[in-house]
Amino acid sequence: MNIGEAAAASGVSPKMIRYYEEVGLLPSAARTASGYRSYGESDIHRFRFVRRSRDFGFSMEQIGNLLVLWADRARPSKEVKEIALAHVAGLDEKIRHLTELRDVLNHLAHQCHGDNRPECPILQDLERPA
Amino acid sequence: MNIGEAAAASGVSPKMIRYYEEVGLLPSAARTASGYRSYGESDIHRFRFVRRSRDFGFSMEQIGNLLVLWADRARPSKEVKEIALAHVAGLDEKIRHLTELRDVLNHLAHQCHGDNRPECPILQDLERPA
DNA sequence: ATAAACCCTCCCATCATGGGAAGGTCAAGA
DNA sequence: TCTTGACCTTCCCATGATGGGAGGGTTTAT
Repeated sequence: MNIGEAAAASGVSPKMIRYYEEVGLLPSAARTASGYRSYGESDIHRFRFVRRSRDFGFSMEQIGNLLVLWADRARPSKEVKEIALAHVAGLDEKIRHLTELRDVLNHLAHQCHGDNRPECPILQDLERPA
Repeated sequence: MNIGEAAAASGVSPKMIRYYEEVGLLPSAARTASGYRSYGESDIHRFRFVRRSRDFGFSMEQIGNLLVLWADRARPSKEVKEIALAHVAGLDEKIRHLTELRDVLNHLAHQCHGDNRPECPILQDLERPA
């Protein structure tokens, strides 16, 4: 299978497949005589795994670790769970931070008349020292 | 005031002050005879405005627009409010997305035994086609 | 045989930030 | 006055994940 077909079948773009190979997240692809990368079903499977992991927001480093566990039939599920829960904690932190920003900004915005007058509590807040 | 002092006073690093100047977010700084950038109180004030806007997560483009309004004593607060609410909407969207990811992943993680056995619903989910 | 649609590698751009090199300037102390 | 260290300047490079595109080779279908 060509890289284009593999991309269509897995949802990972050719550009990204090459990139993942280059940085060592994926093994070097087999090549045809003319130098084209050639993939099989198990490669597609792996690409899909990476794609879905990215969709979940895992970093490439975490995905690397997940791929190793995925390939290891004797993996302890404990290790997978650890990675997942670490990512959940990271997401929690981001959500908490963004929510705080949103709430403060939303509060300020609702205090602003939003008409043609220049007075604006949003600008007043922004010029405050941090 | 030197760039280092201005940085310390405003919370914006020298690197970022130069960068903001380079990309046009901030006006070109006055220079001493020997070429050092020289700043006054109003510059510090402006840097703080940018710093706090960044802390709120505004993009540089949004900050550019905010700076124009900030400098305009006749601005309609309506325009400021619009920018702020657009950013709030963006934050809402991000929060919604991250929360969904977190919830799905958290659910999967809690279904995983997390012991020495290899069975793992997290890995099972990750290998699913998107 | 030719044209379209692939593929290859290599370089550049993003966005906001930091690191660091090579070289000039300023201030404080001996 | 000289030296030293802490500044400053510009320029280049790196991040993380992704896309765009150029220049050139290959495959496939008409």
